[in-house]
Parts: sequence; C-alpha cells; structure tokens
Amino acid sequence: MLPRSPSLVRRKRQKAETRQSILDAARDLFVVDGIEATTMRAIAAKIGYTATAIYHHFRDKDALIEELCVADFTALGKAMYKIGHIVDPVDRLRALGAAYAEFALANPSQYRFMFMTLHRHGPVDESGHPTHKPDEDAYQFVFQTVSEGIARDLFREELTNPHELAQMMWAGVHGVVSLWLTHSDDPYIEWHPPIQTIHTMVNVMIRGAARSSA
Amino acid sequence: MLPRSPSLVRRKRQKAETRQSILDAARDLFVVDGIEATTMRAIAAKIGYTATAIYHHFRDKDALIEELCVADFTALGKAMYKIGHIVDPVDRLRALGAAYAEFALANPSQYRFMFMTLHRHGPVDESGHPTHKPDEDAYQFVFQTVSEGIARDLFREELTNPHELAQMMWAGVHGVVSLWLTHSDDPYIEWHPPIQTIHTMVNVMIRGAARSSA
DNA sequence: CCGTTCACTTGACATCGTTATGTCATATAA
DNA sequence: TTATATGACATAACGATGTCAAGTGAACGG
Repeated sequence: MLPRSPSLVRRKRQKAETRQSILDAARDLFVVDGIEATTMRAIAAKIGYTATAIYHHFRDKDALIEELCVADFTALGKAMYKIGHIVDPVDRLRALGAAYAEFALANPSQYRFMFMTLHRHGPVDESGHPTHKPDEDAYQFVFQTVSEGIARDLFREELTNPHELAQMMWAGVHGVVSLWLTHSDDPYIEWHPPIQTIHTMVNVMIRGAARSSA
Repeated sequence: MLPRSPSLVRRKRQKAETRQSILDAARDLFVVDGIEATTMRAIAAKIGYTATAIYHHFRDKDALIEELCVADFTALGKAMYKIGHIVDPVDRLRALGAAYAEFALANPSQYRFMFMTLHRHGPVDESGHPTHKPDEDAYQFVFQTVSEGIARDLFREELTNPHELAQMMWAGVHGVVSLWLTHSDDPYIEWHPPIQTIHTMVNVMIRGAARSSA
C-alpha cells in the first residue's frame, strides 16, 4: 500500500498537484461567474486540460464543488472553534453569528451551494460512507452554546427546546445573509447593511429569548 | 384594435385557453419534479404540444415561471391584505409572519424561485417596463407595519430604522422557511417543526425589539 | 526489452433551452 | 368566389452542457 519507489511517490504527488490545480481553477471561475455558469470545459481549459480529465480526479461536478466548499468551510470551522473559548454563552452566540455572517458574505458562491441549494444525494466518501458535512459543524456550535444557555437558565422558561432555539438563531442569521445574497440588487428595497442587520438581529433575539429583561 | 368579428374573439379565447393550459401543466410538473428538472418539452408533451409552441405564448422559460409564480403569489398578497385590517401592529406582525410562512411551505417551488434564486434580468412587461413584483408587496406590508410600530414608540429607542427592523423580521421568517426547504431532509439535524419555530421566532423578535419588557 | 499501469485525450451521446423555417387552417379583402 | 395575409402550431436543427467509452502514450516494474 505504501509507495515503494521514488518514482511512484513522484507520480502520486503530481496527480495531487493536478487535482489541486483543478480545485484552484474551479474556485476562481466559481467566484467570478458563479457555480452554475462555470463549465467543466472552462475549468479544464483554464489549466490546459480537457474536461474529461477532471473525471479522473472527481466523480462529477457536484463532487468537485462539494470538495471545494468543504475546504473553504474549514476556515469557518476554525473561526468558530476559536470562539468556543468564550465562556459566556450569550457573548459566544454573538461572536458565532458575526463570524458566520462574515464568512457567508465573503464566500457567497460557496455559501449558496452549501446552504441555499438542494442536494439530492448526501455527499459520500470514496468508500461510499456519508462524509462529514461542514454545515453540521456550524449548527453544532450553535446548538451546544444554546444548550449551555438553557442549562444555566439564561432563557425564558417556555424556551426549553435547544433544537428550536438553535434553529431559530441559525435561521435568523441565515435569513439576513441569504436574502442579501439573492436580493441585494433589488432596486425596490432600501437595503440596510447586512452585517449591521445581523448584529441587531442577534441582539434582538438574545434579548427576546433571555429570561430577565436586563 | 377591438375584435371586429366573432371568429376573432373565438381565436383570441382559444389562444388564452392554450396559454392557461401551458401554465397549468407547468405548475403540475414544477410541483412534482421541481422547476429546474422540468423541461420545456415535458410541459408541452403533457398537453399535446411541441416545446416550441410554448414560445408563442411566453418569451422564454423564465418568463413562464415568473408568470406562474406571480399568479400564485397573488394569494399571499390577498391574505396579507386582509391581515392589514388588524389594528395592533404587533398582532399584525404575528399574523403576517404566520401567513407568509404558511404560504411558503405550501408553495415551495414558487417560493424557491421567487426568494431563493438569483434573477439577472428584472422581470419586464411586454412593453419593456419593469413589472410589479410580488416580493415587494410582502416586504411593503411588513415595512409599513413596522413603521407604524415605530411611530407608536412600541420599539426600543435604538431601533429607529424601519428598514432595518422590517428586513430583520422578514429575514427571520425567511430564514426558517428557506433552511427547511433546503435542509429538511438532512438526517444530522433534529428539525423542529418550522411553523412552530417561526411562531417562536416572531414572538422572540417582537419581545426583543419591544420597548417595555412586558 | 516487454508488458502493465494510468493520467489524459478523442470523439461521441443524450439532453437542455432556443431559433429559423415550413405548414396549414382560418380570417380578411378584392 | 378567389386571392392574400395572419398566426398558431410543427419540423428540424443549433449550440452548449455534463458525462462516458474507447483509445493513446509515456513512465514504470520486471
């Protein structure tokens, strides 16, 4: 199983480099033209290959996109992990919301693919097992923080379901972000800066869910 | 300009009937297979026509979808109009949120097209003028209700921007709905019933935005 | 030197939205 | 009545898309 000769190592490394160059070219085109509008042929042409060459590295277009997004979402995961060190659950919620929104607005194509489109087949490992999805990470951070808040009696007594609270918090931030990503150029609406709206949204939600009115 | 003969009237009526049958067939297929997956050819075949016949009634596929959605969104507009008679802005906000969510979950394909996808070219009238979009209606209802609330000093003093408040409210409901529409089959998340989450969401937002802590 | 592996190309297929052109019934005009 | 025009459709095709089967050729191990 382990590479036995230096040439084999080199071959494997070259293949990995080609694979990475595909990912890089795809990311560039996705950001500029959007995911739907970028073609397998365009991605390949950008790095001097044929479209079919991509299929030696990725099962299909969705697998390529998926891997790209998962890679980028790692940054969000790291940011959220750092925020985990904030002890106060309420402060942590605020920071999580801000980090989430910042990432979404900075990576609109990836965010759209991960959170705003349907995915029939859950992503599968090369061995066929369902693989780890970064959106679950984001949700788990919020869920755990909210659960902690419930355990500390920070929220009103009727708000006992951590799933409901977590999904509400998530949906609040996601709602602002996704509306902005699809309707920001709508001339009929006087848009408030989304980052600011999210800041207000999180504060309003926390205040509305908090037990005391302080 | 006016039809001069009964036969012309009949021709015009027959064309309108064909046009309506296209809309009906399209709606059926959209609901079953989703908008992206339904083909011009499939729509036409369902009513015994060829795909190209549709282009005598609609400029392109997007125009067909657009008209379908606008027609369906009329129901939402009517529901919101009725709710306009509720005098208390806070009660009205609750009712608006519930009606909005109910409609979105009952018409997922249309909602996805109107609020969850990008539209490059703003819809145009047959004479080229930008036409009326139903999403603006929904927003205007919320905006006016929130403005009324601000005028009556119902909200906290730092919440003075009606756009920010309206967009926050809209985004809250939209967030729950859109997450549900794209991730409801995600097995890794224990989903709370969206109608219930929205109910809680609206209440939490209203409480969090309200001036008094009652 | 020989055979195998494998990254990649060639050429094609099916399907999509869309269009140029043809057809034929009906309505109008002479 | 006959000729012309309109317009609602069909036929056939175009270009583009994702994808695949079959081939090619260099690099590798023996």
